[in-house]
Amino acid sequence: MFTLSEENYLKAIYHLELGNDGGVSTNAIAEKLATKASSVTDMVKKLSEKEVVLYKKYKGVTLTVLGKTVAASVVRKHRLWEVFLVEKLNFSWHEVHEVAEQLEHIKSAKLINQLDRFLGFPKHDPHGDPIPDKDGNLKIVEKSLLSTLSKNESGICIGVDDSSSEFLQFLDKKGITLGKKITILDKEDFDDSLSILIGDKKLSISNKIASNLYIRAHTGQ
Amino acid sequence: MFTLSEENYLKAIYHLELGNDGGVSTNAIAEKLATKASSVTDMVKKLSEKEVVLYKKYKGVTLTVLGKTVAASVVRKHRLWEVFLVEKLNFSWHEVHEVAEQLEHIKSAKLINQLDRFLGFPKHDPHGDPIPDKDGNLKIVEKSLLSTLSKNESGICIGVDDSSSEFLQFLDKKGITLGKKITILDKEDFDDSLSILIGDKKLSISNKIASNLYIRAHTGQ
DNA sequence: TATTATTTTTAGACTTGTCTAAAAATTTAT
DNA sequence: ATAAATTTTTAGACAAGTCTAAAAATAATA
Repeated sequence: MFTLSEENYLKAIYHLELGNDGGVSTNAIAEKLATKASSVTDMVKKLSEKEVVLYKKYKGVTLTVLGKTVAASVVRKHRLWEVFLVEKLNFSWHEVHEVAEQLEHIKSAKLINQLDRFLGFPKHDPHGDPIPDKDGNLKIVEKSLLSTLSKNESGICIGVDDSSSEFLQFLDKKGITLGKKITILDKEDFDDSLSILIGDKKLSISNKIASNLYIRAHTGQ
Repeated sequence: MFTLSEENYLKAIYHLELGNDGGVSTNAIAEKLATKASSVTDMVKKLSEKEVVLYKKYKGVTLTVLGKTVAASVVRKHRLWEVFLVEKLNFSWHEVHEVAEQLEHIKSAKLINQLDRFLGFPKHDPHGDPIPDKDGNLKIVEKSLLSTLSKNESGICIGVDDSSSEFLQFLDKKGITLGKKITILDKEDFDDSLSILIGDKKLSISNKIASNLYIRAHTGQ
């Protein structure tokens, strides 16, 4: 069994490994968890003894198969709870993270499996991130940033990169939600801002916004 | 804000105060929390500094108004989560306690208020215990033990005293659930066992069982 | 490659919550 | 009312997880 703190370290390493290929650095973990490098070293030693990470001094850490399973199960719980909060308890997508951070540590296999069933076995959380299955596998959808599309191309909004409260609330205000079709009407060379069609509305968005929105390619009109 | 451990102490004192009138003893708290008296003394000092209990050395503790509010809010969360587990996630009533012990410490006012709404503002948990309202008040229903009824009297099953897994599973097996009408058909002087009518079934139950079942008086035929 | 800068680890300390063993206070019983 | 039994508190220790400051290793740069 793992403590709350151990689970948080495993989750952090899990997320960092998805970005970086190869070992995860002490400093990267420290930054992600808002803690000090020395604390990370201590914890990493403990996790190494528990055989959930591989650790060589000064060489960073990688998750073992066991470690990956534990981390994925925490991520699975986090995302299922996020779905619950949004779908059943009327939370907005920017409000869910903090509460899910707590709920993800509740220990009960029955709880999480029944929750999954209760929610209709969702495949994505409210931010568009995939929910790992019971075995920790997650289906990766090829996604691209809205900013990489060209004029007249379109796609389905499937997620966000930056999931800060401010950004999510901004999207709410503009009516940009998951599943909506977005078409690039025009690109402005000057500042890379975009003129887009979403639903039946025309919007102008900055490149910063477009670089934080993930799109799944959408073929056909 | 209160730690998990502090909340557990407050909850224990809260429950003990309902039974005993007057101060709660160090040993009683230690027993309830399966810890040592010395640990209780330490924690009680801390709670006293936080002004959630009144404490005089060797004289036991009582909750302050603030302490009672905090404790009631934990109990409220515990019981609402129990309802959720039983009603929405198909848990049996003997399975909910352990998970609710974890869920009761999740911190989010919105979460608990929305959960309350989602469940239809339930007044009782699956064991028949009342759910405190937002302000910590709880409606006490006059209840009596089944064992105190006389021949030909009847009542509605509204709760259990002993809520151990074994007892609850036993009740499940016998078909004894909350809300059912129970009529005393006969009392056996020899061992105080009862012959009862529940629904359309006749059952024989021991005095031990009857002393753990709460009944609300039922007037009318 | 030698030197500087950065990253990582070690050493020692602190907090929270717990424990054991012994001392002090209270209660019970003779 | 005094002695014995019980309860409660104190004193000191420990584990988990964190921190600061300093030392060691690695990486970057001239």
